[in-house]
This record gives sequence, C-alpha cells and structure tokens, in this order.
Amino acid sequence: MVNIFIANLDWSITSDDIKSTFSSFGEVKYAHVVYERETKRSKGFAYVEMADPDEAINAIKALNGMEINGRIVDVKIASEKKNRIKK
DNA sequence: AGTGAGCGG
Repeated sequence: MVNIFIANLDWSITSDDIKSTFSSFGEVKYAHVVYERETKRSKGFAYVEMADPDEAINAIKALNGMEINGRIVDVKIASEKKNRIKK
C-alpha cells in the first residue's frame, strides 16, 4: 500500500476523478479529496492509496506535472500521515 | 479558496 499526495487540483476535481485517473495505472485502494472541514470547500489536494508500489510510482511519474483542468498538479509520495500519531 | 487526511483498526 502506497500513499500518494496530489496537490494543486482544480476545485472541480472530485475523489472519483482522482480514483479514475490513478486507476489507469494500477489498483486504487482508496481515493480521497481533502475538503475544508468548516467551509466544505475543496482544499485543492487529495490522497490516493495504491496497492502496488510499482504502479504507484508509475502513476506518479505519469501524472506529476500533468495539466488537469488547467492546473499543473503536483503528485508525490505522501509520508506516513505526516507522522501523525496513530492512537 | 490553494499543500498532508481519512479509513480501518
């Protein structure tokens, strides 16, 4: 399982769009666009969890710097929840 | 409006 971080997404991009895009490169276990909890508006970035590291890397290589809806997205490996404490 | 969460556990 590899966590991928995608930033600079257009406001209109949805989790489903993310999932569909990454699914082209491999099995997407989970896709999730981050929204501002308070405003409900998109924060413009998202996360994708892929099953295979190779596919994840492949997806990142292919999608990083790619223009989507006029935005050059930034795709990179996400660290372990930003070292967030897990329980 | 603009760069690291949620899910499941």
